[in-house]
Amino acid sequence: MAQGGAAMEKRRVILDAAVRVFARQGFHTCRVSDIADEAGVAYGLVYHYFSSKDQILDTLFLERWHVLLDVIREIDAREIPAREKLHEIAAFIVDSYRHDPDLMKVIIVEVTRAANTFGRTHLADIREAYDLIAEVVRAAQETGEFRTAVTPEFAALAFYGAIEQVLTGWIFDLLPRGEAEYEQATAFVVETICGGLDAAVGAEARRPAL
Amino acid sequence: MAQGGAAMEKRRVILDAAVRVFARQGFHTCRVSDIADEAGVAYGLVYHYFSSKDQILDTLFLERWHVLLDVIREIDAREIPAREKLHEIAAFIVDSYRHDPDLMKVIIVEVTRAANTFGRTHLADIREAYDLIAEVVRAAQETGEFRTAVTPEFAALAFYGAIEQVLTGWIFDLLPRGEAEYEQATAFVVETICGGLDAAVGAEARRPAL
DNA sequence: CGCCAGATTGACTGACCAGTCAATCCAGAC
DNA sequence: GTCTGGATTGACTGGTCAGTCAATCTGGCG
Repeated sequence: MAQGGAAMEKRRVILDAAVRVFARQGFHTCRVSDIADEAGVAYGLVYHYFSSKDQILDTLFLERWHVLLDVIREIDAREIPAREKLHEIAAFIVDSYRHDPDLMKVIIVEVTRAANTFGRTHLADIREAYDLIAEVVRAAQETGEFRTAVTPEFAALAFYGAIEQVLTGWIFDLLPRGEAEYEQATAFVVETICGGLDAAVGAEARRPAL
Repeated sequence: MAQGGAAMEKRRVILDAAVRVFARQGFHTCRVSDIADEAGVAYGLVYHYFSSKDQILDTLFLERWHVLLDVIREIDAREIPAREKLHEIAAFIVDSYRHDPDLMKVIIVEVTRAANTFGRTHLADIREAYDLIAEVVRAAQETGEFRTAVTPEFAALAFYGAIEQVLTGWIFDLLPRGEAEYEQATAFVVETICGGLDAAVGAEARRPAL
């Protein structure tokens, strides 16, 4: 029943169970015993592999977030238009949700959107993602692909915020889920941020009155 | 003593204290005694005015959120371009943060971004805000002011998500705060969502006359 | 004054739960 | 076969805290 990697496999089992429990009940309202039960493992074993309940969430967040950061760096290095880079980044995040909705829910709800608790702890990592996206925008502004009406930092926040809000829409059941919806969402976020809502023709009629 | 006089004042004192404590420590990690201490009031008095810790947060969220919804409805009713409507809505949310950062922090961190706990409870109210913004976009698409490349629902999510992300930037100390920054943030969010990042042909015409 | 009702107090309780630990299991080494 | 060390177990502890409640205060009123 047990082979060389049995120990690490159990660790994985606990992590995967924790994802399900955190997604279902939330980090603060679940008990460590819930995780142990979900994993089909004794309570104490959780503390054999992790030093605290917090550390389980930290582990889940970090192992996924670093993948995201690496992917963004890799995409940024490609020789493609900035708009396409943003599309690839959006697609990766949406794919992450498609592939493991529970994990993305936990990361977003319990970490990136939780300013008081884990958000504080992982501030530097979260910021790194904004900075990388801002760098994509800045480079595109230098080549003239993007206009300079907005600072790269704001553009990055708006872009990331729009994606996260869409994921939140799925998490909250405010948006329908499905293959078509995932594709559409990716395209729409990029289209909104890059193309804007304004109609190109008749622009003079929309001059602000204030 | 007039019913609603000093009694209601104490209730307010407790609510205001709760805002400060929730903002500082977070809803889950603070104690009811912290709120009582902050308010300069005995522990038991909190339960004279509120039936539970949860109810305090519910009250704080609802009284502010309903103001937001009313303001959006009022703005939508005005006879101004959609782009200006979005600007007014963004400005109101940013002003809410400027006027009471702690309250907005609590509302965003503990309610609108907390899918598992209070977000669930107030789902209908939160959704109402998206729906109202989507309606602004839909109407503008009908008159041709906005193009129809993106559905109103997605545009609303992207717009609201971008604003909330900027507020989160302030909450996390990722963005500098100040009068100039507040004005700029409002303009940039609207510019990003309406104008887009692309330096497309004819972009000059699409840029607003500021 | 004496009475009432609502405001106010803070000690107390009952439940909950993260983390500990001593005991037990088990697989491979020799 | 037995030794060893990590894997595994789950009962237990210690502390925390939401919510209760009986006592006390206060101010209006007849």
